[in-house]
Amino acid sequence: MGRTPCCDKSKVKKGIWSPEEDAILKNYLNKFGTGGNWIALPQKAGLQRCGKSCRLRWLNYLRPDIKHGGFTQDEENIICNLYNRIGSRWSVIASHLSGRTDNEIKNYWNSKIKKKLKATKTNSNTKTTTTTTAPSSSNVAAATSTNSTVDEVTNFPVPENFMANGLNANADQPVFLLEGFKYCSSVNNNTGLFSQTQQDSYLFNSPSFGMDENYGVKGFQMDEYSYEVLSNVLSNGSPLNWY
DNA sequence: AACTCTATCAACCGCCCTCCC
DNA sequence: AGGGAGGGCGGTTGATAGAGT
Repeated sequence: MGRTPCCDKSKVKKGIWSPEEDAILKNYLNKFGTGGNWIALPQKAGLQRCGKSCRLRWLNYLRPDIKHGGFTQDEENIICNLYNRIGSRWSVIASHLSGRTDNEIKNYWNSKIKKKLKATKTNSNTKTTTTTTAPSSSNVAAATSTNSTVDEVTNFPVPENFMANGLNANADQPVFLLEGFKYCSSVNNNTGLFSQTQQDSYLFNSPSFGMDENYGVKGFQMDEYSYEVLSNVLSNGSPLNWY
């Protein structure tokens, strides 16, 4: 006793949609909407397609508010952050990116970001053995002592009082958060100051672009310079400058 | 030029959830 | 209350284009 199929697979067309089919579906939906029933829609519209196929075609391609083309760095940043937080819940991630579909994000993740992460992980394995011994600060040494754990994603040691937050936007540096703080943005290696970006305030429903203290940025990237920043955080807990 | 490999992305599959009768 | 139908979603596949040899 299997589940009843949604349509007769032998009577429906499969594969790439033709421009004519697209036009029929688009015209029908513009005139009548879905009618709350995708399964019955193809017959009404005169399409030899499965209702689910029509729904997918509309949602992923024909909808007027769909944004096609390459992802911006900001979008990639949001995807990385959310994936690290909630995993492969593509529809939720898509809801944070206007005009992007879950399918598109999923494809982008699988074809681009995942590869970046893999490459970074390989690099990190090498880097871990060198950088963990490099920092001179005793605070840092304490932070990366045997009490720390290793982040499964980046393979970097997670210092005490910090939690792993995946990789930065370029996927070339692990990012860590001081526990209890909601957000970590990237550190500028030249100035040592932390940046805030618009999508970050968006992610956490911060009231405005200029966040308040509750959304304070107290994180760092595990590169050599940031060990120094971490040293400051751990030794005196002073808020870091923003720019 | 021909062939192979790789990346990309549209589309399908099938499971799970929700809603309605 | 529970069973069925439809919708939603994540995983996977397969076609195709472009790069490499």
